[in-house]
Amino acid sequence: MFNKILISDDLGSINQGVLTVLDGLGLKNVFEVQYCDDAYLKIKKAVLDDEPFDLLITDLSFIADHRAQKYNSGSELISALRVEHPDLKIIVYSVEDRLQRVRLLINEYKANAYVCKGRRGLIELNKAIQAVFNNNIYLSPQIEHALSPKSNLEIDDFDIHLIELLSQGLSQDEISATLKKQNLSPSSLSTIEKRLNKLRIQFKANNAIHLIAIVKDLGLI
Amino acid sequence: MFNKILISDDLGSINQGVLTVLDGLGLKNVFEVQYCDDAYLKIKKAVLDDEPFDLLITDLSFIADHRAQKYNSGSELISALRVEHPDLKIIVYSVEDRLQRVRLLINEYKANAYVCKGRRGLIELNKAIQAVFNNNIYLSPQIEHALSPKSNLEIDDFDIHLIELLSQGLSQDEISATLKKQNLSPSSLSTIEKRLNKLRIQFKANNAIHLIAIVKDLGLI
DNA sequence: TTTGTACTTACGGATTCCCGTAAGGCTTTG
DNA sequence: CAAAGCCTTACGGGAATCCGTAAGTACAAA
Repeated sequence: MFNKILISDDLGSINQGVLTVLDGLGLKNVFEVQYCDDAYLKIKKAVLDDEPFDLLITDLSFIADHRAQKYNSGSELISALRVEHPDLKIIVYSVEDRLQRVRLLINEYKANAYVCKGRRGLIELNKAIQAVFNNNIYLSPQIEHALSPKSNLEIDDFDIHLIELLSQGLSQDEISATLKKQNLSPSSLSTIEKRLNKLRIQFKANNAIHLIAIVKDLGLI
Repeated sequence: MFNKILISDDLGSINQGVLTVLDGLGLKNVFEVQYCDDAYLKIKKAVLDDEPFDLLITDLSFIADHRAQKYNSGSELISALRVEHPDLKIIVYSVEDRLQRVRLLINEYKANAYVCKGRRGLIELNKAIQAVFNNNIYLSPQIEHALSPKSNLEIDDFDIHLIELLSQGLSQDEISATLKKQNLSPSSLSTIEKRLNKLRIQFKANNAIHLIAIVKDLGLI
């Protein structure tokens, strides 16, 4: 298991919960900081001392105070660390649950896990630690689908509505007019084109006809 | 039931079978002719005598012989009669089973029934007489679907193949290329367009997308 | 406040589809 | 045999689509 762990979170009380989880996993060599800059420096120094951290658990948002910081958010910290320490495992532990944020951190910044703070946050953090130790990526269930476009969950009601109108034989122009009449937004022809194009890509459809055939087969409509 | 019936068929032997059926239905006042002109004249005269026929059972093709005729086929006879005697019930009794012919006679010439001569022809004729008497239209089972475009039966394997290729996301151009590669005929872009257009009309689809949605719902593909 | 990011909207072109017209081939009808 | 009807194929114009670019807007982050 991990033998040197750093926790970065500006709220001491939450840190306490994380410490409990780590303790439950038998992890003893745990340090904590409340500023991103401190985390960065501590990690750098540990490398120089030849006693590097092998896991970082960090929040994303840090409330600014009197101390001027180089890194103001967990995102910046991760971004900087990832370049210099590709082997360091990083678990994001945040209340933020927007898919787009998750995608950015996992795909771009190469975080190893994303756990949402919540009622079951600590339980999920426990799973995340074990998964990351086994070189897997872990995501909280509520944002699990963030990465897989093959999942239906990224398709919202508007997409379904669009597809239904399309399957009823309406042209994109007519769909636009229909939406305008119903005071639904967005309604421009341009956006409709874009959304349908996105759906075509997601479902690997060659054209609108193919798209309808696929979603019919999937039972989406 | 009908009280005055005329049978028009150039083959006396077949007439005999029809007479048997009518006899079985308890219909006695039956006359027969072997030329269309005779049928026409007999019907006109009966009207003048104030003893009109109320049912005509006629073949379509009459072999030409030495007698010059004004009406050379059952179709012409029916066409002429229908204008002048809208109340006369007409049952077509023919070996011809082409759907197009059926449609023409029923829809345009307003025949009341179309029975195909065949192994079960007389049985069907029996049903036809009763149906027509009840002001219904009767069609032999094998041509029953001639009128309803909603029926699947007029759609052949080629149509299905076309629709399947279309639903797989191929453009009409690509479908053409595919068929050519498989040495299937027809394969020209033009014909593919025409066939798909025909299908769109049959299924009352606004466009190709709508068509696919409809045939998917019908379970054709 | 400024910046950044995502979303909506607009526009231009290349392609595809839709639809009518028409010519040539093949079979059926008269 | 000639005429008529149906099918296949070809061509062209107008509509709808696909696709990239870009400007305007709204909202959150720095």
